Amino acid sequence: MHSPKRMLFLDLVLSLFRLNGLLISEGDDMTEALGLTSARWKVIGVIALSNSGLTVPGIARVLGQSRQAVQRITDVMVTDGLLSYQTNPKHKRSVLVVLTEEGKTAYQALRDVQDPWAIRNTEDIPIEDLDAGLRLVHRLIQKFDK
Amino acid sequence: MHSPKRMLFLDLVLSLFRLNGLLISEGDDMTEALGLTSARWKVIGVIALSNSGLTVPGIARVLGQSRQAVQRITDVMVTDGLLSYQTNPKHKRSVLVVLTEEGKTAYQALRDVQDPWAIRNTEDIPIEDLDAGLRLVHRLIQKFDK
DNA sequence: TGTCAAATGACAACATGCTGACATAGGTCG
DNA sequence: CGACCTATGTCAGCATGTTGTCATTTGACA
Repeated sequence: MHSPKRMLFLDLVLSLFRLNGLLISEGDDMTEALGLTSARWKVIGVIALSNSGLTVPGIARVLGQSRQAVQRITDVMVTDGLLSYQTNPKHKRSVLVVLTEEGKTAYQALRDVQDPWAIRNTEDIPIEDLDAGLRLVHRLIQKFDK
Repeated sequence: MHSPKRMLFLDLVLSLFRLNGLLISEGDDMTEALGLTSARWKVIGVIALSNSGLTVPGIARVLGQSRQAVQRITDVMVTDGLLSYQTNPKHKRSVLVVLTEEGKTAYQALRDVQDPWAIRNTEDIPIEDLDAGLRLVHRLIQKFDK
């Protein structure tokens, strides 16, 4: 009836919801002084990891969000000077989103607070545990991502 | 510089964001026919697990959300007949939120789709992996939950 | 008992996300 | 070339979440 595996899994799912909220809260606190929010450093991070810029729907696919949600964020960030739109040789309408100098500075500042935070919070966790957890998460993502 | 542990952790965090979105999407698809949404089955689940009802701030604490967000959801769910407010002998203003008969029916229907889903998605995952993952998640929650 | 900090309800403003709908651009195939 | 499907931009409406503010209730403590 109440198989331990099922209970474990449901507990895991509920705990993941909780952890997700806590992580966003951590990130917001950490980047508050930089004028960033969770929605923004996610976008900055994705663009920084790409070499030649990404289109809005491309960013949305990486983040697993709707293109409309990403579009709104990038529009505001362009207004704020963190991003700029660049003509896309591959597509007449779908421009490339790139980091401005200000955006690159923000990314560096993000790294400067994020790295110590990551190190600080993994001090007492064996790397094998992190690796196993990551593999489980990837396995679940693959299962649910169609 | 780029310690493997730090990279592992940041990868884990980004993957958790992605997984969180996928899980909510899964849940929404699963409960669509029941007229529920992720915000609602989270609340129903929390109340169902408590014996004598919970206050709105109590639900918020369990879910790790603001009491205002929970208050709005419960207000709508009371209007829709899933929940009802009950006088709280312990507190003059802070009422208890309980499931109505309709709410209990909804919870049962939720269980009826959630259980097979949980079993289906853990078939090929060893219970030890789930357990280890859950322990890691709990460890991180404890670290970030002040 | 009286006082005061914490908890709660209520309301407002706002950020972030979703879906739907429609027009246009790109790409495939007869 | 023309027809058609897909991808994209754009706008709208809505759900969900946050923070801030203020009044009221609780509860702890001098």
